[in-house]
Amino acid sequence: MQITRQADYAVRAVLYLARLESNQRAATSQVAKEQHIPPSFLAKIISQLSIAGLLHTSRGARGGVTLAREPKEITLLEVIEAIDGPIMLNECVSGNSICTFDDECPLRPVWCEAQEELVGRLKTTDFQQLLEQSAVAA
Amino acid sequence: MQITRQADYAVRAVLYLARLESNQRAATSQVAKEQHIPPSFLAKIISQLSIAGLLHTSRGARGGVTLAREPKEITLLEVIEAIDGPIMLNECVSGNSICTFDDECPLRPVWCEAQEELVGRLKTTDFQQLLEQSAVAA
DNA sequence: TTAAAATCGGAGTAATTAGTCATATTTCAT
DNA sequence: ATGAAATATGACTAATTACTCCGATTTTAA
Repeated sequence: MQITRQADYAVRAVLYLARLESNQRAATSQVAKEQHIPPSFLAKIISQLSIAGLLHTSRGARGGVTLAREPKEITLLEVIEAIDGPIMLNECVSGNSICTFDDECPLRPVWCEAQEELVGRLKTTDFQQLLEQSAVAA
Repeated sequence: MQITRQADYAVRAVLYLARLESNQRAATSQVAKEQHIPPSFLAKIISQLSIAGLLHTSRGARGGVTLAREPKEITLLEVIEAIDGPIMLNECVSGNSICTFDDECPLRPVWCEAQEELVGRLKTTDFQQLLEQSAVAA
């Protein structure tokens, strides 16, 4: 019952990029160093985020990574699901559930409601908000 | 971001036992069959629940498993945490977090709040309530 | 042109999760 | 007593997660 380390790293990497002024580039190695993420692992994660359309990458010297959109237009949920796939607190929450007790099972509603709450929370949290939180804290 | 299959099986096994009249015994194999859980896997799970004090087991012919308490006195959270350990949506939520950005990091509060909501929900759901839900649905 | 800086991609390792299997042990019923 | 019914336990396998490593490719700048 935990998001994967990968998803956590992804979120922190995006937050790091969001903090840069005017969408500057950063090298993966730089992000990795400052966020204490294993560099070769982060490389793969960034690759996935790029495929998902959340980041732009450019190769070669002076290359690096930038956000593909404004921080305000990127939600926590998007980043997490780009890495971990759809959030599903329990198998039975999915449409094509294996559970054969669907109708009578009192557990499914519990999981569905808990999941909706969590997903809703992550969906309504964008990186602009997170930036503002940091500003307040500092 | 999913409870383990083990925890799901544990919850369903406890629910099954709660449904029996006047705290009757059931053999692990019977629970496994009716709940479609791999029997040898369930045996281990039940053993853990017994160690955690949620179930009583008795060996030998006519042995089996019973609830150690009234359904009303067993919460979803207890069963899940007996198997999976404490729920922690992200590493940084734990007290002794590895994250070195504690103060300035705007992510921690998000995870902490989401976790509290989820844990609160599971803690206030007991098996008596789940029984009543089934009754209504049926 | 060439060296350095960067991403890209695939193969390999270690730990956890999910599940199987075989065997030992306990208990009941005859 | 003894056989059948049950849990207890430990060793094993397969899949997923969390990484590491290395070589290939692209791009910039001197």
